[in-house]
Amino acid sequence: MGKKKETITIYDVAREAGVSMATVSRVVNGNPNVKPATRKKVLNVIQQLGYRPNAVARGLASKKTTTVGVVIPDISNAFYAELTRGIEDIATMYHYNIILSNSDLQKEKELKLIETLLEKQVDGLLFLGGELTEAHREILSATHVPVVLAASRDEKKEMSYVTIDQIQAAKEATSVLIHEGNKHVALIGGPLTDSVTGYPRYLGYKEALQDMDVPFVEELVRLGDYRYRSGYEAMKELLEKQPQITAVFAASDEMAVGAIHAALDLGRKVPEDLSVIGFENIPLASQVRPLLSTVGVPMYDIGAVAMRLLTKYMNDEPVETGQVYLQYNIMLRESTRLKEWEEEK
Amino acid sequence: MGKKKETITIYDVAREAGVSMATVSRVVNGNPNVKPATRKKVLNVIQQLGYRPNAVARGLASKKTTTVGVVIPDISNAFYAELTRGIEDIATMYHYNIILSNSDLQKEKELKLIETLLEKQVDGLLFLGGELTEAHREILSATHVPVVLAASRDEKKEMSYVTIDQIQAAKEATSVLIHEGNKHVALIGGPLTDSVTGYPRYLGYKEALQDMDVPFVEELVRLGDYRYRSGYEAMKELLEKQPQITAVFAASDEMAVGAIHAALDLGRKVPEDLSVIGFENIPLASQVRPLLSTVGVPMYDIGAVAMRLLTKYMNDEPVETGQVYLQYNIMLRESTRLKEWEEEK
DNA sequence: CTGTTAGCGCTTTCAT
DNA sequence: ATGAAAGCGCTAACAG
Repeated sequence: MGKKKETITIYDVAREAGVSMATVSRVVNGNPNVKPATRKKVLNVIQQLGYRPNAVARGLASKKTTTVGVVIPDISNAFYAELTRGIEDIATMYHYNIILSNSDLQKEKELKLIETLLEKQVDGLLFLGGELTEAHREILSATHVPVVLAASRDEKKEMSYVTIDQIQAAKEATSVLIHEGNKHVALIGGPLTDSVTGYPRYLGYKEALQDMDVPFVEELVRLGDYRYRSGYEAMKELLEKQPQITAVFAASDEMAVGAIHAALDLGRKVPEDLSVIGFENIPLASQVRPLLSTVGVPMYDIGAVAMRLLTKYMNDEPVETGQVYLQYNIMLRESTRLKEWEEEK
Repeated sequence: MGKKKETITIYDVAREAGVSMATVSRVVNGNPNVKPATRKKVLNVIQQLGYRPNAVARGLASKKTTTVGVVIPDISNAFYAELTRGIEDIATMYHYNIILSNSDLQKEKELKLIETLLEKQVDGLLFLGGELTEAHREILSATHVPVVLAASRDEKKEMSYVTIDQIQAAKEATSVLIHEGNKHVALIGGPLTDSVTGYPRYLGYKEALQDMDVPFVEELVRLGDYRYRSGYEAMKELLEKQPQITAVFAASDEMAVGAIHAALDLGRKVPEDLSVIGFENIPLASQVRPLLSTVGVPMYDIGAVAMRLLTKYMNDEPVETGQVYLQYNIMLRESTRLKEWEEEK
């Protein structure tokens, strides 16, 4: 039995069903302008022939691919993985597929990925992570493809984004520590060059101290890379050189947990001798002992909302505002002494 | 300044450069059969006009999309996230993009995703997770698109896959516990209906007991869903009803850590009173205290090797074998007493 | 080394 | 309600 043809097309279906390609196209796309009887006949032939629409051809003809590009720093990072889940769920809901690519936060790579995604004619673009360089703005604003940033913001407010108020969140987290009565609150932050996460959380920390008349001490600040190891090292150094500290705000859960373990290794009790609060609320936070107090960031929702916003742009639906701030949530568990917290203002 | 045209095509470049479309196509695709001078001229025009190749059109004409579909259970799961990273890195290396979709291990959803991916004309398919139903085999074997399974296997050996020897790995993990002298070794397994992970690890556990003449006791087996919570619950119940146990093999790191915490809560010391070994070696394993001993699964490599294998199929390169088993690695840390382990045979 | 000419499989007016 | 025909933007023979 020699197979007739490799691929069976809309034309084959049309011929076999005794109708035109246009009609087949209509039934495939659910166009109501088809007589029920005809529709049924066509559907039958499609079934028989095992016809599968070619989305690439459709994309070329219709100029819509129903796929969106997602540029993400690192999918193996729990924070971004959860965010991506939110994106994908909503994408599926609206019948979009996502092309995912890791940028490792490298500007050149990001640019290249965006370029490739655009060549692939994605209907929209979700950009997560780092800040935008001029080159980013250029390429992004030159295209007509809608873009929304997730877990990031655009100081120039030229782009749409969905995120949380990093400064305010960091400020509250630090306030918790001060409210517990700690006079020497350390910070294990992210790189200050990271304007999306590192710097704002540093700012929030400082603002909290200032607001509550606690002197800011340069030596109580250590910077890591958000990873467990760096939190561990930072805490160790802090405890050796600044033994007076009784609390620490870490800019990520991983660093917070690393810090706790360093403290434990040096004989400190958490939270009795040292209060620790993290940031993100990734699963790890509730899978360690003591349970980590942290700033709950709605990762899934950020992804979901960003994707939803993108679908609106793609469908030319009206959008109230392109800059959305989601609510974060101070979660007091076992690594801090305070057990209740009034949302600020 | 009114913009001339929405999209500038290869034709525009050709006209502007005074050559034919074919020539432009050649320089865009790096075809060597172009006189340097011509190439330069064309490149210039491309630059000037800001021409961006349309990958969809190219895909339709060439019947290659340079994108592969990836069906994954859940990207927010650390194990799969890491695996996906391996896939994506290699994909990028070979200039492929990946369309990622979550299946949540639901058969119907998997089928639908595969169908969609095929419509989108992916050049290859990576399928992770569950086992294959007849429907899966049907659709998969009907297409000419190469498929490789990752972190899964095909009992019928009809498909290509890359994974580890689950039974052997589970057997070794259990052996470690027995070698420590434990007489009552419990198992916190995955669903026995899960033929890819749950059942084989259960088998390995049983085989180890049998090989070392330790009686298999039904009551020492509890099943969870691989998540932290279920490990915690299982351990709690185990300790209450079977207080004689001094060791437990958990089929996932999350369950293992949950188990440790349950033990701690019930006043047991790990590993002094209770040895615990997990499976996977996700980051969590080295971010908790005590550090978790576990079966190290080369997640990244499984993804990378699977993707590499797929590229070979896509390029019609010869492939030695489509069934590859990667090495796992018993990692003894702090949740077990034994500190050295000779690789079996 | 370069140009011509068919399509790739489908959507989309425009008629009818 | 249905068909005819013109592309969508590019690749791939085939000539020369």
